[in-house]
Amino acid sequence: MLRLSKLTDYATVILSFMARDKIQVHAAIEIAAVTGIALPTVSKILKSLVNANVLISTRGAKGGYILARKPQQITVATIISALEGPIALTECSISRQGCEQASGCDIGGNWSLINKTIHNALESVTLADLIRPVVVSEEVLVPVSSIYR
Amino acid sequence: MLRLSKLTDYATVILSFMARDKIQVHAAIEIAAVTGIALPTVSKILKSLVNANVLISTRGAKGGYILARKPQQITVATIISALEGPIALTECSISRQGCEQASGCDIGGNWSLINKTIHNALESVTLADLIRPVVVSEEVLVPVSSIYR
DNA sequence: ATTAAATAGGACTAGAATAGTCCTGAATTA
DNA sequence: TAATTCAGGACTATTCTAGTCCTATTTAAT
Repeated sequence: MLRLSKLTDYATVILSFMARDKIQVHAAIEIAAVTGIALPTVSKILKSLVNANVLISTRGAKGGYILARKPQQITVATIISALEGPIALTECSISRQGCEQASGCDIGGNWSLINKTIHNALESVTLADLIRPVVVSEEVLVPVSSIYR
Repeated sequence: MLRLSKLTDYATVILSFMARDKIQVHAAIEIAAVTGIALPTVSKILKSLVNANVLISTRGAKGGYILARKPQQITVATIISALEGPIALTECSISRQGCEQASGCDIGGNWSLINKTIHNALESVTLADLIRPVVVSEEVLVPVSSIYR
């Protein structure tokens, strides 16, 4: 099902809370309480987000986490890759090494186009968009086919 | 890394071979030999593709598999969902039940927009595109941001 | 200084999902 | 009737994910 890990899902929930809330600094334990996610898990996620420069941490009493950038500048692609590594659908899109599909596989290049497309889609949606109230317009279409034809 | 399963990857390799080859009917054992994928695994994949109406099978001696439609009419989205079920990034995009992120999660609607976008991207690329020689144009951009702004 | 609050980093475990195999049955051709 | 080939499902082993926990480090307050 082209799955995103649970942790990434949690991350968007956590970041949405942080972006919505007026208060700047949030301790891990506070975030755990608000979101209902267990503290150790929250900590783990927050650490990953710090490493990806999405959050800035402060240690010690009164410490905690704040957004490193404005919500408009934090993309969904960034969030995903913070928790799951590079966004790619297939192994060989990341590195060609180890792909031993000797004879059959000539489609690497095409996969990488699809990957770029999806990456770009995720890159164009930000945290600010995620916390925006949804106004659904059903007929939004993105013609990726133009890449090929 | 927003991963696609290995089996799905194999499926594209198998289908690419079948689409490229002039001969219509291919037995599982033959496909295994050409692609270098183990026979039981190939069989498993082919069965899934038959169930998804991507392939048609014929039993008995001289039996085998053929494409159910023209390569132009088989989308990447179809191939992926044949092997992995519905394309969605998060659980709650498939069903809202069981999402107990009581307080924190107000972003379901927005995720579903992203899902639609990606689904649409995958829907617009066909098997025919996959077997086409790649002509890379680096600056292809798909403005999903227009969905929100 | 000392204590309490908070993150950093990494090791570890249990459970779930995936990949892969195998077996038995059914259909078709020669 | 025998050989070939797919159908369906059970099964196993390995990998991955989610989640927990421990120790060290940093900072603020008293």
